[in-house]
Amino acid sequence: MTVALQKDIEQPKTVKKILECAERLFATKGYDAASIRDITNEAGVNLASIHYYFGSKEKLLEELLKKKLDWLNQERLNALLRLESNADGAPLRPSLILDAFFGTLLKMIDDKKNGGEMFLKLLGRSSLEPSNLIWSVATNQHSDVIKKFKIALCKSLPGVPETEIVWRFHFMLGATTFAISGNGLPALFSNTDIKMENTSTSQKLLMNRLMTFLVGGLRAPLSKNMTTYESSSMEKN
Amino acid sequence: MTVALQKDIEQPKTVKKILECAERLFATKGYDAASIRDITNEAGVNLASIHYYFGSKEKLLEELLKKKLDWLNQERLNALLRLESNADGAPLRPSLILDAFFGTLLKMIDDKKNGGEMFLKLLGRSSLEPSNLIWSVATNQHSDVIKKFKIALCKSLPGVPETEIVWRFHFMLGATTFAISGNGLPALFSNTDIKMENTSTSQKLLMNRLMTFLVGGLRAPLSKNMTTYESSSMEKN
DNA sequence: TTATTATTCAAACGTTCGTTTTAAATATTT
DNA sequence: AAATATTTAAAACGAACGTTTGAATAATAA
Repeated sequence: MTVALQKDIEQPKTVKKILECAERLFATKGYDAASIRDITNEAGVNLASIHYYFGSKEKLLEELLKKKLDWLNQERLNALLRLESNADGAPLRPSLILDAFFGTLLKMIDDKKNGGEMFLKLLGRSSLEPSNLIWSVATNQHSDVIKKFKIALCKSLPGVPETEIVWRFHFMLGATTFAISGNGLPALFSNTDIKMENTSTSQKLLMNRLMTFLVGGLRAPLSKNMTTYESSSMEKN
Repeated sequence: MTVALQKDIEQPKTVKKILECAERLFATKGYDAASIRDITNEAGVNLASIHYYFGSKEKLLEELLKKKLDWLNQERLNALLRLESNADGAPLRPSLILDAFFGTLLKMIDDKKNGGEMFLKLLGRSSLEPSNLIWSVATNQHSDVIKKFKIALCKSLPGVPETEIVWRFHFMLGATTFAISGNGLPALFSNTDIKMENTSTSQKLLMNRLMTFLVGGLRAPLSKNMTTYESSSMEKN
């Protein structure tokens, strides 16, 4: 929950208000549809302040994503290191690794104080947007963290080729993204009472469901085609 | 040139050209960023023709999605009915059901002729967009098809509660969406040669990987929390 | 043919967008 | 207290957007 007792009275309130509103509006309306007039109006600041503090609308989004992703991936790394220091070099159970990576992400939903839920929606949406800003940020700033998780997974699943793990990592990201931005299919079955509520209990339930699914997919036995492909693609590596 | 050997001279060429270009541009640039001037320029038609034939930009997108989704879900339904008629009332193996649903979708990648790949990208992007147009179309037009798949899955997995299956369905959609619009994580590991190519062999590989993952997630054993939740939520149903 | 309808076209409309500019107000330094 | 820098405020800019209009053209029907 990151508390808030520390003196974050450092930077001008204007910047903070812009960041908060931008995060919410980008998440709810999308980057294009959220105009800087929307943002500055809701924030109660001047129209020009976005350009004054951030340079441009796109830079604002970038700074927003960087800031949150920095924090998120640091948390993930901490969680992984904690696990590894407790394991004494032994491979970790896959579910623990997934919990460190995806669980850390999902826990942000409960962080209302810092707009965690909004950030997750923004994250999900940005993942599939053409600009690909998320991936460029991730590539430039956080590839080391992701690589550490990849290595941990490889150690944890010695029978599964690395290529396969990377793909399954990707699939898990997709499932998680949908779980977060989940206005999709479950709402389609309105007769059964599945609608997601933001109570912390239902959050825990969602996380439980998702984790079970992810572990099942990650540990799925390889089909023959995969192993043959893997050995044939080894010529490249 | 779009060839023209078959007699697709049914509807005005203008409409067809608009649909093709709109699909590609919506998919590559996103709905907001793809202007009707972009579309009509690339299509070589007049700016006003979109409003003449479709009424508005949004109606164009809606018609586009409806048309393709109608076709897709009809194919899915056919595949499912084919399976069921071969099974004589016995429950189907989960992998077969998933193949009918997600496999039918993934096979569209190879349909270059009808811009299948572009449609899949558009589909993926639209799934997380705020407008939620995809889900409203699915709810209004195709909920019966999805329901049939849900029922088939429930029959196929008698030990898993319906609520759980719906959620896993949703997770599978997410994984599939990322698999399709896959400019994400795999590209992050540029050292290993994972980049997705559009050869039909790599498509088959992707489908194989994804299917293995989906089946693994779908068949994951329930955790205790889920069963307890399920029985407690039964009071509502 | 002419009359009628359907389609195409160029031009413009009104809005909204991100951005810039200019000046006033506030804070900081000298 | 004066001078300088920083922050806020208001207004305007040019560009791009979706949309509309009205006339020109093509196609069809009588």
